[in-house]
Amino acid sequence: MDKVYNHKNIEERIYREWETSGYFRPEINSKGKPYCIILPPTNANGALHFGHAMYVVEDILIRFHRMRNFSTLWLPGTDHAGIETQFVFEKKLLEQGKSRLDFKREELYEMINKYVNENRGGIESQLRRLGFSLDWSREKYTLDGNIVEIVYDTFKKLFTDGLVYRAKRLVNYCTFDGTSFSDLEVVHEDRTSSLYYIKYGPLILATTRPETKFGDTAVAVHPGDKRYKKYVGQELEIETVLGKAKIKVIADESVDPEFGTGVVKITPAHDFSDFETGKRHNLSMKQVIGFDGKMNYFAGKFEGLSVREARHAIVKEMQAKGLIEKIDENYKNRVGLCYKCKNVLEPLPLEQWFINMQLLAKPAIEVVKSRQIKIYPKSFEKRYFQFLENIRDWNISRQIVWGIQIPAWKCEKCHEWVVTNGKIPQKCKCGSENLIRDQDTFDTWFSSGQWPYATLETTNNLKFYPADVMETGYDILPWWVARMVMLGIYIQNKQGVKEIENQIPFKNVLLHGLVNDPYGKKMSKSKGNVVNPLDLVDQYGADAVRFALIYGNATGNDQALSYPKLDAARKFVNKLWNMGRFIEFADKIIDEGKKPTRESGIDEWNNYWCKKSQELVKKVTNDLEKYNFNYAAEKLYNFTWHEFADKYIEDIKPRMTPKTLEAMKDNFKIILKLLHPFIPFVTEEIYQRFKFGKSIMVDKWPSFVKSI
RNA sequence: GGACCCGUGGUUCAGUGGUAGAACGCUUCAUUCACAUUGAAGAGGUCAGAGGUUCAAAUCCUCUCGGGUCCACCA
Repeated sequence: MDKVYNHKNIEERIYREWETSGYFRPEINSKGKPYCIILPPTNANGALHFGHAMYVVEDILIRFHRMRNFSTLWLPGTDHAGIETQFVFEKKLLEQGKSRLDFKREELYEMINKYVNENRGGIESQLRRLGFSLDWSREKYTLDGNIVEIVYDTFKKLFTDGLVYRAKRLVNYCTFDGTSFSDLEVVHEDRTSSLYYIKYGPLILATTRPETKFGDTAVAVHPGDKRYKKYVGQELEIETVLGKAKIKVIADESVDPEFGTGVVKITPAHDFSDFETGKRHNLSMKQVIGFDGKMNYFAGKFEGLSVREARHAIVKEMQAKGLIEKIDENYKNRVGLCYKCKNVLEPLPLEQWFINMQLLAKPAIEVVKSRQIKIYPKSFEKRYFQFLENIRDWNISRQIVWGIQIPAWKCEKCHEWVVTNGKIPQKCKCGSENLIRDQDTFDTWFSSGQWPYATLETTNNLKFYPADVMETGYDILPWWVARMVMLGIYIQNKQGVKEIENQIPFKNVLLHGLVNDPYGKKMSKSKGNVVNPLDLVDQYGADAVRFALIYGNATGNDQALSYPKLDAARKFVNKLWNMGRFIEFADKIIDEGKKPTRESGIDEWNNYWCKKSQELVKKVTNDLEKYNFNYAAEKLYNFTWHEFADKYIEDIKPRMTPKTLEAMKDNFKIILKLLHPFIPFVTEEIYQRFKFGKSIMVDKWPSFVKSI
């Protein structure tokens, strides 16, 4: 054995051996009880980051259960990541001086498809370098034909059940990316804006958006506001930049008499709360901003100006006409931004597909309340409930091409929608054959929200449903986890599965924290502080990186990337390696027939150490069963180094006999097995060198009832 | 507006009502030894602050201060 453990010579070879031996497949323990974790699908076009490295938690659980004879499946997959990927691709197009509008839908799709396929596979090999024992033979992709079929089918069922509906509603629309977003995808930011006090005939009202005034279909006051009582129900004639206009005054509870002047303009086509007010009062919608972000013909001479240009122009002209009372330039408000391009989102009225979430959310809340799904750490349950109890309908249409096109056709004759499970319909119910397919695609989360069922069904592994653990970053609890629970229960219910414990997609949710930079700041490309975990694997070895991420970090807590900790982990791996070297060396001492210098009390001493190992097995097993990975890692670290190496090995030197050495080898084997889920490579390498067995990863977990 | 997390030696963080812990750093010593990626010893903490519950609180409760996050969003 080399004096220093060199991961570079070892890790790649061992991983290849594992993979070619079929050890990652559940067939390795085919008679065992099923145990399953589904890897959160990785972005097909993405690169490895620390979010992926944290999946080491899953590998620990998987290896632990595999060694305990479970028929263990860890299923990998990739996600087409609709908006993310199209956004990246369009940036590339832009560099070439082109835009998505230069291509037909099919052309653009094919180009992105080609681009993604060229980049696919990268992340898979990176996950291999971390030692993840994923069953690659079952890998799935969200755009696999049979996955898409399931997604279509779910949509059709939701439509048939009346849970999916088409409605013209205000959506968060990015006029730069040309698509709408769900509420979750909106990033809110505090801004300082101008609040304009505008004259509307005899009234003065405050607004941040004077350019939408052409879309006003009423002004509103609070019903109890005495100042304006006499105007309610009247139609005012007002002076505007486009000449005289008439506008109705309504009373609505939603108006805050304390805000501004207590009068508010109602623009149902461009403001979420005005949209609601408009519905209550049957106001008409007048859209004055187009999907290109420019003013349309309702804006008269301002037509063609962008929102920002129009605001300046209109304010200037209103000031000239004396229509502005005053401007508060230090008004603090929050604006919704596109999470991709950070431009201000425009609320625009658009026909979209929505899922009615109320009915889906109810059982999803119940299963967590009744602890049929357990969330760790438990504090995240509150966030889960908060999200589901206040859930709004989910806009699942995206105006992009990269993704699963919605299987809905509109009849040009009767204007009804025909929804199929993917097949092109021959004709509408009314008999017309003039059907045009919706151009939109599904929100990526609609397909990934069906991932546990879809992957297990299409690989003929439904016996693993529900999965045992869903482990992911806490940041996507509402985006992904909650939606998987809702859709999972719905789908299984439709499949005729009666018991709720068999409908849920997984039994336990484990959430890990974020890995920040060494100063505790979030890693981001724009800050330039992103560290690639693979560079650390090169430098420290996969085992050390894995151990450093687990040791000293409580489940669900964020951690700062720590180089001292990585160093410590590497030293630990090296220490273990040298303990192996000592035992190899000890064999020679025995062979040379040297006599021990201390013989009294040797049996008691020997039994003491065997008992110590047994205690450790019990504790580590218990910690792993409770998902207390950091406790287990700390106990293993302390025992291995400060008990086994510092005391046991020092104490055996004068007591070296064939019997004590055999016992030490047994105890060392136990330590290796307990450490294997955490640091799989070095433990496997030592295990094989000592010919303890064919492979540690499929050998049995030590039992703690074994008598010495 | 609603909620969650964090605050513990110089630093990064564990801590499960019962004597304040680890790693790194620091100080001193050792070193023909499996390992200098080593060993032994040591210094260093009013556990953010205040109050409460308890025989006993870093831990449970309330409030305050500081840092961070999520959700909802009003002209």
